[in-house]
Amino acid sequence: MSAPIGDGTVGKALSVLDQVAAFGRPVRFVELIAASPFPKATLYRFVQTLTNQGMLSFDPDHATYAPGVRLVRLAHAAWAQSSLAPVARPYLDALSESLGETIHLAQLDHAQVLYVDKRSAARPLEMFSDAGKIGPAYCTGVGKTMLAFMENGATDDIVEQQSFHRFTPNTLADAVALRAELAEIRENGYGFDREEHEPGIICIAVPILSDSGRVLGGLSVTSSTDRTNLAGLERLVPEIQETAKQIAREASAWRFPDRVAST
Amino acid sequence: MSAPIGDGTVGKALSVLDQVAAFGRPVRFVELIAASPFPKATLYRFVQTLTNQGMLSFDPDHATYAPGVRLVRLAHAAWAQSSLAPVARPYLDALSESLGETIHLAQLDHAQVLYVDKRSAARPLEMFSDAGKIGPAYCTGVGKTMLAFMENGATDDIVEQQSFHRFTPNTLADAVALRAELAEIRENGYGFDREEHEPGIICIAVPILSDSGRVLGGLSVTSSTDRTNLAGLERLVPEIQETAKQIAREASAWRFPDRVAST
DNA sequence: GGGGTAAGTTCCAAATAATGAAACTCGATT
DNA sequence: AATCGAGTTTCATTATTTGGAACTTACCCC
Repeated sequence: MSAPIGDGTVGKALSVLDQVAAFGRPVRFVELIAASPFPKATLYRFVQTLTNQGMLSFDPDHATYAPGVRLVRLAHAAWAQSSLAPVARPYLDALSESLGETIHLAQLDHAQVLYVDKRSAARPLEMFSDAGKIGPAYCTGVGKTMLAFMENGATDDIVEQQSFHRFTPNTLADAVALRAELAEIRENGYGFDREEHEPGIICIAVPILSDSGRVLGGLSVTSSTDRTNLAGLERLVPEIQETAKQIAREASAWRFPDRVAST
Repeated sequence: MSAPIGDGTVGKALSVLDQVAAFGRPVRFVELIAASPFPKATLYRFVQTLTNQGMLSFDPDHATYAPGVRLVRLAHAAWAQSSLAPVARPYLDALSESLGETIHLAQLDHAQVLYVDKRSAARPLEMFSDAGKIGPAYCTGVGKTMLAFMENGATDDIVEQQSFHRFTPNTLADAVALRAELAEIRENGYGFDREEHEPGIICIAVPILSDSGRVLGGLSVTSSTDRTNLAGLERLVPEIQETAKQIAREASAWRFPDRVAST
């Protein structure tokens, strides 16, 4: 689903973890077997190991497996010490207040967009139910924009992996259309979502780039065709880009605390 | 640290993941070596594999490793499909509103308390910076209360693993004191934190128990000695226990969606 | 209550992958 | 130019994983 299985035993075990997560509900051993490339005994041992390790949790009342609590602890660490998300927090608050629109902060998880933080104009923010969500890279503003600014080889690999499901009439249909769009985004410095994922929903996104030009993540402002249009969003570009630049500066500055003084 | 290493290659790799998370900041390869039981080449391959898999992320600018974004995605799944956290949400909201105090929802992650949700009376709630936090089991209200209601064997295992650091004069000093306290909690049906973790901070906690008597988690109300005292908290017991019971009922009801109709 | 079916678990020889000492590369310092 | 230390690769040895098949429940239907 995400990482190519491989990487020996560890990779295989982690693919099982993904599989369980993908079900979206507690799942029985038989169901896993049915959808797994591994023979029964092998899968059984993986599930045992992962459960032992707290990466899966087993509910003895229903005889089902679900992703385990240890993941929540690890994700807390991941979120807290990624250079991007904690640093971006106050900037998202400010931008959200200033614009009154929904803000997303995203990173790439293999070929998918992963939202790591969000400010919703309307509703109060929701915990894990928001952060951790994933979306397709080829038809979201942040996804396309992050792709556009990656090194060429990396972009190509990811473009290959997209599956191009047509969500709306505006969804880009294939790799050719996507590549053209990426070229345009690279030129402009920002990208749109022109109701490509959901009718009526539009968005504008800018990349967050490190000093060395690496893509750290993406920042987007989402709105609806009821409230504004693409030109309206485009007017926000300077402010959004400025915020992205500030986040990038602070995230890059993150020098890792003092290496022990050299001998 | 958390899961006993063992469980073959997968367990070892996951212990490396824990190690990186434990640093609390991006970490260099040498630093990991220094604190790792594995020889250089072995650790190197683990780190490679985990990075490939997105469980670790490598920052080429600083040559450091940190827990990876894939964890955030998996944790989202873990949180969303655990029977406890999503079901408890509205109840926590209601309890928080009714009491005007800080509420914690916790589960056990091996021998530690893991907070999976929180309602803060004062500040607006914070994303991953709150959920995913861990604390010691032997000197928090939820920790002791969950321990008190586990099967005896399981309780003993966990009691053995506590390290009994003395945070305050009231911190329970050893396994004997803890066992006595657990017996009392089991009798009462609820447990206190009598400034055992932090001076001035008190709390009352009840277990969330499944139909079959299994500990699903713990629910606590935290306050300070400025605002109330143990007797004051004790008066809240009926309301808290009622909430715990409702959460338990709904979480247990979670029958996993229709197995395919039998032949 | 008996017989059947399917889920879940254990076994073990063959196949495969992990191991780690040592040698090597590459950059940065002196 | 020489040195040092971080990071990376190699390869014969060793230990683990593998998976077909047999086994043991648990449940359902008649």
